[in-house]
Amino acid sequence: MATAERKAQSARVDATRNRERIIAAAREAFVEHGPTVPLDAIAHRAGVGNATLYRHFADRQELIHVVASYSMARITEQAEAALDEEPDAFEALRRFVHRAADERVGALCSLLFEGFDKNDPHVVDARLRLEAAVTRLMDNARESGELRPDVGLGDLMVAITQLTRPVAGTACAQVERFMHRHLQLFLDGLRAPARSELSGTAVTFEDFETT
Amino acid sequence: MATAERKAQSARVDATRNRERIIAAAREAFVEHGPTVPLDAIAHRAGVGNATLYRHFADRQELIHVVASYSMARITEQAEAALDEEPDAFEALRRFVHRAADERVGALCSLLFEGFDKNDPHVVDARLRLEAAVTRLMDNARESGELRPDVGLGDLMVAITQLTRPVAGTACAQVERFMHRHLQLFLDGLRAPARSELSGTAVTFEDFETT
Amino acid sequence: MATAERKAQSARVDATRNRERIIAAAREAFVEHGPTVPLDAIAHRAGVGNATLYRHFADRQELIHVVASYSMARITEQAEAALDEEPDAFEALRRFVHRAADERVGALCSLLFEGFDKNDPHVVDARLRLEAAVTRLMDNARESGELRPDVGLGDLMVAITQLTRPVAGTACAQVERFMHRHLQLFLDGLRAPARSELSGTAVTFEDFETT
Amino acid sequence: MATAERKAQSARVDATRNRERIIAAAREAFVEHGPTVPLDAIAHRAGVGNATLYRHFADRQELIHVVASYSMARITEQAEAALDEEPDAFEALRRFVHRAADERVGALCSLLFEGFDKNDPHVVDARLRLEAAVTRLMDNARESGELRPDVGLGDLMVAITQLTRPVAGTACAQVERFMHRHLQLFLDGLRAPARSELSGTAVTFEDFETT
DNA sequence: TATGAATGAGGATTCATTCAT
DNA sequence: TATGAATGAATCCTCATTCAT
Repeated sequence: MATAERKAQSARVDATRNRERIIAAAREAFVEHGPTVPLDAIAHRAGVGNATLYRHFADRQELIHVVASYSMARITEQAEAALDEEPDAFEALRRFVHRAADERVGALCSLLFEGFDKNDPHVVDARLRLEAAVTRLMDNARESGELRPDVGLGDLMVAITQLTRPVAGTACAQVERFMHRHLQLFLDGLRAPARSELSGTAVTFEDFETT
Repeated sequence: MATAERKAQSARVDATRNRERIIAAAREAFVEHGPTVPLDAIAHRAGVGNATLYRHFADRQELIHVVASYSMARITEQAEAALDEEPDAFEALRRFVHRAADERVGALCSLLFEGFDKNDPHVVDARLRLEAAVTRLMDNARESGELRPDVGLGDLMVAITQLTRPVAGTACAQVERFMHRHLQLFLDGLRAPARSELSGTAVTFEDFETT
Repeated sequence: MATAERKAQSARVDATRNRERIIAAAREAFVEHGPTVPLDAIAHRAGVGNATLYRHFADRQELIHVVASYSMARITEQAEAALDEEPDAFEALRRFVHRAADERVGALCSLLFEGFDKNDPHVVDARLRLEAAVTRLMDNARESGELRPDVGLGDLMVAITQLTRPVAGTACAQVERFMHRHLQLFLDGLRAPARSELSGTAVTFEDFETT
Repeated sequence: MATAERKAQSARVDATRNRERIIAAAREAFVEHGPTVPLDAIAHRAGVGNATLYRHFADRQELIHVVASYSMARITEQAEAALDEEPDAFEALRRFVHRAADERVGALCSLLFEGFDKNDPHVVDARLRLEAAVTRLMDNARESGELRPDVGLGDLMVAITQLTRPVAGTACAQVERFMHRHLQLFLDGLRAPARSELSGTAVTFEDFETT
């Protein structure tokens, strides 16, 4: 019986490894080539047959869903860690922004939104957690007087998303040279006192979500 | 014969009008649906047959090339107009940035780079003109002490590109609500005195071009 | 202009010929191999590329729809001709049954029902016409005392359908050797006076339709 | 060792049960969805893994073979029972026809023929037995003057097959409402005296087999 | 032996591009 | 020249069958 269990287990171990390889390959492929990269290419990169990919993920949607969920969870962890570990409020915000960038959230946010089931309870939960953490980061920084008051959660999230996306027509590595500089410049623009008046109104997370 | 000539003439006029319709349709379609939008869809939007599109543009590359060149020219004009008309150096820069955004340069820059023949003399010319104008805008602002000295031309161009791209999974109109706010925040971050130290080195236009 | 028109026309003539070739090929292929025959095979049999088939018919449904509609119209014509031309009531019915068989209605009825848009007005019309004609054929025969009274329209239609379907695993030609014999035996069973009592109730056209 | 033996035994018992479950599931699935139903679906319906199905049956052919053989044996039993138990000759024939229908022979005859190894000795035996029994049923009825003399064994078998097949595009249950009525009408047509002249010649079992 | 997983081949469909009128 | 139509290559996805545990 122990043998049988081990057998069952090891079959599962193999499959699990494949699953993770596929997710990793998909993540890279999505970051490099966008959300329409051929699934066969992902399968190939993962070193499995194309049908294996379909065994694990019914369709592109499902794969995107999983990859994006992973990313979102990692970002949320970064936000929570920054809250916990960083005494200075603006520094915590800054740290979160740069760490989120390292997660390639920009590249993956396209996935987060393209054909994401926004009513899936897991997704809703993940969003609420992320929203809560980043809201606290911003509230803290605003209260400490370091963050200009006329910016909202959505402003930050959109800017992170946009500034960390692969530069069009550019090899992937390239964007990493730039994005931290540009996020830093953006963060400098976020600092109080505001150096200009902004058009429109602060973008909230709802705006962001419902885009 | 006079009739034949007139016919030929009017045919040429028609052809020109078709060409421009196609370019306009392509511009809109690229902005709305990205650089992979079906060419048939562009032809349809332009109100011509698909083969007519191919008569004017050998392939997608060529169409992209032309559309992107148009855009680049318009942006260059904006930069030059800002130089000419705006006495305050930083204000000129600011004006250029927002006007470039209105040209949807972000959406179109994906085109600018995807399979662009960078050695085409016309392209080289256009680039040099754009580079010259924006360099002067930045130099002026730097000299007037309003622009932090640690940023380069490429920093600005990449940020404009990224912040004005359509937000992933978002209806096109949505991005216009955001982009001017975010560009403004970025501009605030560009102002002297610098509020932080930037990682890496200033991104030059060469970096930008060779990406 | 005459030339232009002829050109346009002849382009259309070509396309029309292709369309008809595809329909004919589809008809044969459906009869021989059933409704799941590969569309590529139909295209090949029609002597056109696979995409040409898709230009004419958006998907399998549409092709089936057209082929089945053709068939139904032909059968209806047969029913109406039998009504018009055959003085003897049962003979008219008999003639209709055998002619419908020659249309391979059995083979094609699978198509008539598999994924047929029953609410399409054209389909509704065609059905009503067919129903009306066959109802009159049966009413006439019942009134003349030649048709047993305990059978309905649906009984006849289902039996025609079933007895003219390709015999499973059989080359197509084979069924034609049998079907007229078996339809004739069935017709003999339909004659008054009834030689037995039937279970259930007469199958109406509604039963047939809503199956 | 006794334990090992018991294990082996129970393994064999399990295997036999699995085999039978698969056959039953296959029978249902074939009747409901036709001979191309995915084998995985059959395995799932049988509650076994797909590979278990392949352990028992090398491929679809073999499974079809077995299922069809089962069916044929049951029909043969029905024919023999009718011969033994029914004193009236035509009533015996009638009883056989309706019982064969209940075996869903129509649905399964598609299997009987599609890729059946007709030279397999078991198949030959089964056929000979079935042929003998039904021939006697028909001979008896012909001799008693109740069956028209111009019909052959194959006429009957084909008609049973066709009239009991699932009506195209119809839920399975539906056909059972019809088939007994239509078989009865057909049987009425078979009764002597013949009410019409049949085209062609009586279909023999050989015709049927070699189709 | 039984199983879940892996795989490749095949069919449906789309789209860039070419052809014929 | 402008056009509708034709085409083949590429992609998604399914399924029969094999493999490894």
